[in-house]
Amino acid sequence: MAKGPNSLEFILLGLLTLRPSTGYDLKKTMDISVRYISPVALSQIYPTLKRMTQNGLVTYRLVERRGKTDLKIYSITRAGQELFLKWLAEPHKPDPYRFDTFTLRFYFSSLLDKATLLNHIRTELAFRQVQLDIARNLKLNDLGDMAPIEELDMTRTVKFWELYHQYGLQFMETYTNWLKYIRGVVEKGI
Amino acid sequence: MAKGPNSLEFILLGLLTLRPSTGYDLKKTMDISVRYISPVALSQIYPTLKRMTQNGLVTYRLVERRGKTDLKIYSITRAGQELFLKWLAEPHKPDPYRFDTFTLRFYFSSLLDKATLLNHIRTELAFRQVQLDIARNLKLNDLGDMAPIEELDMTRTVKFWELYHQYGLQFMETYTNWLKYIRGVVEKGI
DNA sequence: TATCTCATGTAATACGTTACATGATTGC
DNA sequence: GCAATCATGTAACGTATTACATGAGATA
Repeated sequence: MAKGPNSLEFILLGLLTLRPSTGYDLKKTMDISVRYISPVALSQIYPTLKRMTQNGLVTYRLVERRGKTDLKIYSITRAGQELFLKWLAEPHKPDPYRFDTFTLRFYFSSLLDKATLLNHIRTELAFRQVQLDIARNLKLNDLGDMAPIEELDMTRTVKFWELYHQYGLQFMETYTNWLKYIRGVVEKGI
Repeated sequence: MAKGPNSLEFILLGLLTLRPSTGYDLKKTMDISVRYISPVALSQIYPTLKRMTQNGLVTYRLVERRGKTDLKIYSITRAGQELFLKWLAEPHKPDPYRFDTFTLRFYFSSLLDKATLLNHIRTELAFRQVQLDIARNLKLNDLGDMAPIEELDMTRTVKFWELYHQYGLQFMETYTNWLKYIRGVVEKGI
């Protein structure tokens, strides 16, 4: 998703595929689902929807309410729909530094056929397994060899770094295990 | 770390506490340690070091080399050192959306006394346990109740959301388990 | 000969957060 | 009466990424 729409636009298109909503509603939905860990700000949603409207990916209709602010009910356009489904299906390119390019796609994968989805999962899994191997073989001790300032106990410092490194490894392991799990689920037919 | 220096400045100060280095070296060190999963760009390091120099947190001395670009060997100033140690020790405030405000601090915690460090770990752990409970009780089915467009199989869609949700939960579990683990290690004496 | 590593940076752009601004309704 | 929720947004700022620019020495 390097070029063109960013991940928020992707989420918005995905959610608007399911049902028309206001910006406010979209945020609420995200808060309890896709973005429940890291909520998005409304002040980011509104300009994004505006830009997407200008780009013809979404439209809205105004609903007047006595005394209150008008509602803007957004829905996805045919162009937006096509773009979204194209992204969903297009060959997956794992991003070394981020998992969410995959997980986000997976989130909306009920719109995808089984074969394409399995390809995505396998591509991502293969990549993460290689990455995990590399991380496992990272020699932290090399760092301990660097000359530090005199007063410092470098052996002890490196112990902290190792614990930190374990944290990173455990994350990657958790992720690859989850990938294997969903691969199984999808293979059996979801 | 909302105000003042951001996490990159924090890392830079931490690494420069250990030994003077060039911007290039700092990147290399980060690549195989603190930032091995998500490398930082050199084009971000150089301006950051420049800004930190202006703010009196670091200084550099030039080392000329025949034909090649001059080296800028950065080291931390007394002011930078004080600021860094103050941050390390100051009461930990968990950030709901990011783990790295804690993990980064932990990375440099060999410079911290046991009692303060244990406080940090316990604060973070308590917070994450509450957060994990909330996430576990999130009712995804509520989402399934929303009226989708007609053609959509909402039951199937929700299954994907549940799998996605499991991914988030597993991350949080892995993290809290790691926190318990390091708490044990630190309690026993590292 | 060509690519990689070393070593420095700037400029433009994209992305995200915080603060600010407004105002009605609902629940405690 | 006060806070939270609903509902819209703008402006300023901070952070991060990508592209651009330069050039030597080492390695394949």
